[in-house]
Amino acid sequence: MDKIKTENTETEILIAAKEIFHQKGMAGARMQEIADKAQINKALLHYYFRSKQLLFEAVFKSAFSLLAPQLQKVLNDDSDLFEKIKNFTENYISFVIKHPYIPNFVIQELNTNPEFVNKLKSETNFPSIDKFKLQVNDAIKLGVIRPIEAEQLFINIIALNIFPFIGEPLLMALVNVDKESYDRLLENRKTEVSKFIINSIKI
Amino acid sequence: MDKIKTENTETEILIAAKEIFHQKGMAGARMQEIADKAQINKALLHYYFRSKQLLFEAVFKSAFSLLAPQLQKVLNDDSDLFEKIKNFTENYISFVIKHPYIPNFVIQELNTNPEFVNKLKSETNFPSIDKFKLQVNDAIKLGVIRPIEAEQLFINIIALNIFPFIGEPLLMALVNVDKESYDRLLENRKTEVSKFIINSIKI
DNA sequence: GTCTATAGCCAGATAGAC
DNA sequence: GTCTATCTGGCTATAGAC
Repeated sequence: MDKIKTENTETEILIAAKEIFHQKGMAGARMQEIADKAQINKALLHYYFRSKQLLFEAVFKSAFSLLAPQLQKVLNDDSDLFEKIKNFTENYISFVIKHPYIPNFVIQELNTNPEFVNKLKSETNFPSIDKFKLQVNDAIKLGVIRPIEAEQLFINIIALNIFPFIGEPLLMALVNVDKESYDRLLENRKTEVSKFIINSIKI
Repeated sequence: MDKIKTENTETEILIAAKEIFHQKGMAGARMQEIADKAQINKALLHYYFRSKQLLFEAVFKSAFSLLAPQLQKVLNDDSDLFEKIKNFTENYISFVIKHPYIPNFVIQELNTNPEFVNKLKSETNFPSIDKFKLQVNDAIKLGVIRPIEAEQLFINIIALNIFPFIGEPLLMALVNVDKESYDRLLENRKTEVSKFIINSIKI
């Protein structure tokens, strides 16, 4: 059956491409390496995706479509603010332990190619901060949390959760621990980060 | 005078190379582009630095030697813990506003090449966390701050300060503001971040 | 759909004149 | 020290057989 064979090959290519692009980025990746990893030849890559650029975009969109729902959880979930921070922190860290290269990949490629954001905004379900803003401002009015700009709080939540993965090699060296101990630190952050945030804003 | 001319050219090359490498990374940078920016030809790049790799390493070490003293300020400064957090936050954000590409560059290249850390540890004055750890543990014993692992606190401080610059394109899109407003947010973080941290740990 | 072979280009590096 | 010209290798992409 041709159909099945096609789908398999295409999937194999995407799996291999993800791995290489996530590790080396657009500029550092080689089509040959992707072909080797997918156990096919270079010509097939072009047969299925036409160019390196298009293959890259497929991988990028796929990575972003995994990351976006994670961010949605802070921004558009209905739960109470403290619950939300707790859940997000725990879920997000589990998510990244499972897909370690995604956040760095997305952020890195957006840095070299900031116009890509526009494509994402129009073509994907791009998260919006509006609801989170209302929620934070309500909590401030109700005297549940100290005054803080919703944007700053959001940046803080994201920073505390994402950065330890992006900065891993640097942080590991600075904190002076091996990979195993660092992983234990990250595991602890599933609860430590939300405590840290809530301690800071709770009245 | 040959000597002076040499030093000028070498400096020009380094300035140009920094700009290109910081923006595009090792894999994305082109020797031709560096030569153009330095207003010389490719051959001279090789005359002074022998290879792209060596030129890159010169740029990388120079970037790290600017970043390291900033980190030293959290780790090895003699001031009181709260003062230290305040000063670091304010200084660090000013530093990055001045050298916007450095943290991302260092972190990114360490990610693609984690063994580089060893070179840095042996060849540069690499910051150590030991003193900071003692200071945090003392503050906990004295009842000045809530119990927290020094490593986690350190990671939090670095994350809150560095990430907003590394994740700028993504955060700008999520927070849904233009560059000008985002810069205002960053400027406010000079004081907001230390308040956020101190609120969280202070008893 | 999948392969081998190769076109065509571009990048890093060097030779050699000045 | 600085330049032009060129080598050499590697990379994306395509042609064409099966």
